[in-house]
Amino acid sequence: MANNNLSLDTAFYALSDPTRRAVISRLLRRSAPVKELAEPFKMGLPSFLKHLRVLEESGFIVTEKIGRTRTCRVRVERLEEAENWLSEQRKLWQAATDRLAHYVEEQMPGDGTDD
Amino acid sequence: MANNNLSLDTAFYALSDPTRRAVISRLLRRSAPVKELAEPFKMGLPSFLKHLRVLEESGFIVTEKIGRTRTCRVRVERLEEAENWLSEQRKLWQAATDRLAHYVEEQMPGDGTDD
DNA sequence: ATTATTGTTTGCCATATGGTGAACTATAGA
DNA sequence: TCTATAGTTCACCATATGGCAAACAATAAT
Repeated sequence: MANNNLSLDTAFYALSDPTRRAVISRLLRRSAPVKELAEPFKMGLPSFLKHLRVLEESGFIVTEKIGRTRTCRVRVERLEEAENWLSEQRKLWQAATDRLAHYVEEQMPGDGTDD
Repeated sequence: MANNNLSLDTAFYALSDPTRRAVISRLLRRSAPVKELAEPFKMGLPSFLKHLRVLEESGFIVTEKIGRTRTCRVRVERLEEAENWLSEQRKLWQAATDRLAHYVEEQMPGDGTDD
């Protein structure tokens, strides 16, 4: 229903950072606590937490704190939403391309090798 | 070969803005000059040009100036690159899901309806 | 030759982003 | 209880972003 656009804004924005993409990749293989997730990166925990929050607010991950560790897991649906926008755009383009092909075919039945 | 990561950074970043996504959508139907592209938006031309530059530098559009008008067209390859990253991630996830399914199946041959 | 149109450049501004270190909380372990 | 661990919060900073108005091309159009 609601503001799907906003959701796309935050989704693509979240994906625009290599740290955040790496976290998603990592979590797709297996859920993990914050510290383990943060290890591969040379930034401090507070910075890393900001990235996690971006991922969570954009809906890419969900977290749950048990005891003193917070476990993160990915929400694949969000990946699919972003993917869907892109594939829909491609459909638009394909439709336009088909129209163009039709047009070209009608205009020049002989040869189309011109640039 | 080269820095595909940087390219993903800029690609997703470019897609994170509604104005820029709208421009891409528009251009997928038909190429257009700057002024025509800018019309639907209430911002000034200079601001709009910044968006166009982001789109051009991220490889989503190509522009050519003829006379006093600059025509913009979309580069679909870039859309596909972004889409590919997402679909590859989904493959990772699917592989992990399959492994989990295997595991569950081996552990409980009776019923798998548990969460 | 004027004038209108189309785009571009230049400063400027408020806010967001991504990082830091340091202090703090809360749980687990010895 | 004391201490180490895992995460969180806070104040701060430099830079990037996205908008603006205004001045400036450069090319049509009259």
